[in-house]
Amino acid sequence: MSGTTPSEVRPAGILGLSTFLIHKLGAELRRRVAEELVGMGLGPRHHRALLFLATRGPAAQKDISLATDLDPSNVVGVIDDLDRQGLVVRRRDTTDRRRNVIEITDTGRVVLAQGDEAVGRVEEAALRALEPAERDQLYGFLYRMVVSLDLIKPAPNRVKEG
Amino acid sequence: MSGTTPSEVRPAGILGLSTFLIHKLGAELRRRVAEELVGMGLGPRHHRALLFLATRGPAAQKDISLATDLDPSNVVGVIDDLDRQGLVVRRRDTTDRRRNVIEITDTGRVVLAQGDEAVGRVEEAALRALEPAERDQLYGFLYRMVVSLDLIKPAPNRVKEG
DNA sequence: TATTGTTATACTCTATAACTATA
DNA sequence: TATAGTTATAGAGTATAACAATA
Repeated sequence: MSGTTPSEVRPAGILGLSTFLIHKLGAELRRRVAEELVGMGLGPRHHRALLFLATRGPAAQKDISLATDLDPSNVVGVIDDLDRQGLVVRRRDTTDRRRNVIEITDTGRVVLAQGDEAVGRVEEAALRALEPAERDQLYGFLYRMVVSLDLIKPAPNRVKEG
Repeated sequence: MSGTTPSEVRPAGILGLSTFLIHKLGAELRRRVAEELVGMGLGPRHHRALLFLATRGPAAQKDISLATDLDPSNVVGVIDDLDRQGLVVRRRDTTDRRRNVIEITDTGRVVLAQGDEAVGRVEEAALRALEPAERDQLYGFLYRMVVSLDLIKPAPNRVKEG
């Protein structure tokens, strides 16, 4: 039960691959998140876009693409949907008229809060088997993996002074 | 740098969700595995099926479905492909003629070995950021999560006496 | 020339429903 | 009645290429 026992024995075959477990977890989590969000007219990708916009402020579609792991060609439709529901506003950047500036609305923030709760429930269910310290460890491992695979830039700007 | 520091600070927003990191990792790993396997005429699902058959021995399509996270309707095509390439043989179960018995061939084992190497390279790349002990910890966390979400039965039969 | 957004399109993976042949 | 496999189909999610407007 303790973390110091080296007796973590992996089953032979497919279940012994971390890759497979991540695949399986990813698929199940996506399924559950989608199920939780469907009631509020959102898909997982809409929630990701809203969350990004709420955290980072107004952003170009290119930025959304990079941050949310969405192809630029697919960002179009996601923002279309959110725009149609009044959850974001899309306007041309006055200084660079190639760009759209996307901004979350007050309604968008309300819906996002509901979405966050829904996603939080899924995350809580997924992490239920782990103690709080282990959850942080897991997050740290995942974060380092994602960084080492060059999937995100090493660190956001938030720095806590000394 | 050590594992005892509690200063694992999570960024606000989408990057703070383990759910998102798992999604991102899952997508990237699937992409890389697919890329590695394409040269040998396999997809990730074909590799999973072959690996399962090599580990468990001859099995019904239903078993493959349960073990590899494939819908039964999709197992059909995957086994079709493998059969066509001579990597498995499909024959009717003599005692229950509803069932197919799928068995990996010698050629299948050769191709599987190549596939395992390819997947191993991806797994190695993904885990490069973690020390060996941490890799085992990560695997343990993932395994417990998968079990707690009821995605697999708690333990295979391999038990080490004493 | 390069970049942002857009459109059309296609491919993979996943999921559902209806059917067949067996049990 | 229930189960194993099959077929057809539909829906996400993802990815590519070509284009218009703008830089």
